[in-house]
Formats: sequence, C-alpha cells, structure tokens
Amino acid sequence: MKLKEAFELIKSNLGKKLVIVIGKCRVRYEGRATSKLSEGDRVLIIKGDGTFLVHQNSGMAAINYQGPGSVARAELNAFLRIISERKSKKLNERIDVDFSSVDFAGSFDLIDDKQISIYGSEKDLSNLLLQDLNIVESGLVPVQQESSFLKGRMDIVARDREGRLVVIELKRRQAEFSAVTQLKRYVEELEKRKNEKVRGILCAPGISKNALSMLEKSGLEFSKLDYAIEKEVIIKGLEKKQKTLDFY
Amino acid sequence: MKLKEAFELIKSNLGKKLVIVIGKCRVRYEGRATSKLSEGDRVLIIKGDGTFLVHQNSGMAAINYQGPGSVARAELNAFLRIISERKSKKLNERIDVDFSSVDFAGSFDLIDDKQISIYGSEKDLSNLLLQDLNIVESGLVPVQQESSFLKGRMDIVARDREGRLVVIELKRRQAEFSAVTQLKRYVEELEKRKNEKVRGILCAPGISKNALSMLEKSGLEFSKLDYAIEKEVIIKGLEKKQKTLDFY
DNA sequence: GCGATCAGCGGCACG
DNA sequence: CGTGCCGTTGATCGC
Repeated sequence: MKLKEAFELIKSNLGKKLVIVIGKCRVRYEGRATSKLSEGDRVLIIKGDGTFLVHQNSGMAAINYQGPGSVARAELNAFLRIISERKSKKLNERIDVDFSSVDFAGSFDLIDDKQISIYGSEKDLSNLLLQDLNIVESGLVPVQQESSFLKGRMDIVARDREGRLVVIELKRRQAEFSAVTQLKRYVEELEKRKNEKVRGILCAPGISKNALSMLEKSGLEFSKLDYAIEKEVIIKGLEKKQKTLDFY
Repeated sequence: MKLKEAFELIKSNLGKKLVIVIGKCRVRYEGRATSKLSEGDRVLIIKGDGTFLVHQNSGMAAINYQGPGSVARAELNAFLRIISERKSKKLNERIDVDFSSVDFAGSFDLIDDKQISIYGSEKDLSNLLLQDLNIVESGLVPVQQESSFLKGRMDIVARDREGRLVVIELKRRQAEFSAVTQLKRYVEELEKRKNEKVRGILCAPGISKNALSMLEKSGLEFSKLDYAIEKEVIIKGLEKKQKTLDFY
C-alpha cells in the first residue's frame, strides 16, 4: 500500500472512526518519560476517543501509548508520520510514529455502547462476606462497610463476639507488605478515633512469609479466604455459595 | 465479509501470524473473575505469542484480554467463535468471543526484534541523584543503591554530614500513603539492623496533604524533587543536568 | 478536581 | 519459583 494512499485514508478519518495502520515504523515518545523504538513492524490503533496504541507482535501492553483525549494528526513527507499529542497544564506528551512502509491501513465505524460487567472483584467478595462474617470468624457482626475517613477506606468493620471492633482488609490475591501496612494504618486510625482497642484481620487467599511475620509482630491476624469463581462464586470456608446464574 | 471466509483465514494463521478481526461480537471471560460483554463492534487482536486482546472503541486498556502463552482456536457455527485458553496448575482461564458479523479479518507477518529504550524511570532518577546527593541535602554521601533485604528494597542509603544513616525513597510522581509506609518500614528495619538512629527522606515531585501529615508524625522528612524530562533530564534543585543526547 | 485504592493489574529484577 | 514493587501504570469511586 502506498504511503500517500494510507495518508489520505488516515487524514480523512482521524477523530471520526477507529483507524488502524500496520507497517514498518519507528516510534518516539516524549512526556512523563522519553522513549525510542527503532524500525520494525507494528500495529497502530487510534480510537474514536483519541486513545493511541502502538503494539508489537508480542506482549500484552502497548509498547507506546497515549490515553483518551489525545489528538492525532498525520503528515506526509519521506515518511508517513502520525503524531499524537496530549497537552495539560502540567505536562505535554507526544508520540511520533514514522512509517516507512504500510502493509495495511483502514478505518472502522464501531458502534458499541455496551459496558462490561465483571463479577469477582474485591467488592463482590466483600459483599459476599458481609452476608455472613462467620466465614471469617464465628460471632462477627458487621458494623459498616467501606467506611471512609481521611486516612483511607476500610473494607469491612465489624464487632466480634466480645464486642471488640474489628477491621477486615480483604485481598483477592496473595497479600504482601502493602496489605499489612494498610491494615495497620486503619487499625491505628480507628483506635485513635474510637479510643478503644481494635483488632485487624487480613483476609486473603494467601500471604507471603515476610508479610505474615510483620503482620503477627504488629498484633494483627490473618484469615485464609478460600474462594473460587466459576459459574458460581464459592467461598469454601463454610460452603458459602452465591449463585451467579442470574449473572448470565 | 463472510463468517466462513474469516474463519478460514483465522484458522490457517492462528499461532503463526498476528491476526486481527473486527466486527460485531459478544465476549465472555471466566478465570480469576467472570465477565460478560454483550454485542457490539470491537477489535480483536491475537499476537504471535498468544496474547489475546479485545478492544472497544474507547479507553486504553483492552476490555478483555489474555496474556502471552495463551492458545487460541476458532469454531464456526451460527457464530464465528474464537476461544483463547490459558491453563496453569492453579488456574484455568478462558475467553469466548462470538462474532455475528465480521467487517474485517486479516493476518500479518510482523518482523520486529527491536526493543524499546525508555529514559526517565525511577531508576534513572536514582542514578542521577546518586551522582550528587547534595541535591537532596547538602552533605549527603551515598552508601548504597537498591539494597535489598527481607523487608523490601531501599532506593538509596546515605549518610548525612553528621554521620547519621539516611534512607531515601524516591517517587517519580505524587507520593501517597503507600510511599510513606514503605519508607517507614525501611527506616525501622535499618534501625533494628544497625542499632542506630536512621533518618528517612521521601523524595518526590509532590506529596498529598494526608501523606505529608502522616510522614511528619512518623518523624520522616519530605524533599521536593523538581525534575523535568525533555531532551535532557533536568533536576532543577541544583541545576543538575544529564544530557541524554547520546540516548538518541 | 484531588485523593486513595483496586486491577482478571502486567512486568521486571532479585532472592 | 516466590516476592516485592514499579508503571509514561490505567480505571474507578468518593469527597
């Protein structure tokens, strides 16, 4: 495909349709960082909202990118240059893609107002647990959920069978140091606010050895959260199930 | 484009070339979570390494995805169904994309062995700072960089003009709670190890009000890092520059 | 708008 | 392989 042909197609569709260009190109980026990528075959996608993505033939992430709101334009000289700029008060960012040859260029009018629905997020697990905190510890009664204060946002607050306040921090994957310090912060803040002793329970499918050590040294507790997400979400601790058939 | 035509093209190129399919489809995902996305126009990209990306016409991130090593296959019935599976000991994941119509399907042999070079990462700033820690505070002398211990990895360790140990945690953007707790953890661990008082300096372009409050309450310090990355990296504190012309 | 946190985070580097 | 953590993180939700 001729560069000029690609240029015309891109020029007349940028900002309207989704544009795809595939070919041999170099890429430069300047903004929050600086990058260069010498010549090779890549896929360039420019979305209707300005999103600008340069993909190589491997890896999940775009090798160079610019978010929604960016403005793209094309220039034709020795190369077909496609530029994406994003300007804000604090920062200007720019990507230059120089195509020396184009294998394919096309534009597509994508009609799509649908939003994805995801089930199995931390919030979903939290809601499920809230229905029966006995899964975490017998006798726990929820006090409030996601209570926000200036120091952050707690997942679950409850009282144990002896009436003590308990903060529960939920993680959907292996817990690390950050989860421990996060929980510690909430516990300390809540103790100060309520002026009473507060327990902290980290509830996750696993925890690293060092994080566990730090957790215990801080007087906090770990509760293994055994869950599976298939056609239904199953928290194995107490055979707790929530059918998600209606989800489909 | 006929579904059968697209099917044949995809079938004969999956696992070899990069495949792109654009059309009206539904998407389901089951694995670490569960998701569904009802019918709309999307772009599907399957890379040579198995990476599987479903993009809508807006937003940077793929709405559904599967990483390298996934295996894709196609089936033709009432729909053109493209399936990507990723199996591991701990988890099986699967995406189903059902196309009811296809606007475009193509395969591309992308030759690209080039790697991106990026300048301006936290590590780069760290290296730059290490050349003259006076930028952070007059009299600082580096002891070590990126020293790992069981509790994490410290960016920079130095001694101040009075011989006290100083841990410097560097952030390339606005610092938050996590940066403070991270630094606090390092300082406490180093104090225990060395059995001496250790200072902690959080070095970032900015810090949130609450994080600063927590920092100060913890006896730690903040040092504003005024840097810009253009054709050269400039740390404004002491007019410290590093030319990066050779980077191009 | 800032701020705090989640994410199906991904990816990397080091033990 | 686990682990800690950075990322041009992005995306979301609350204030």
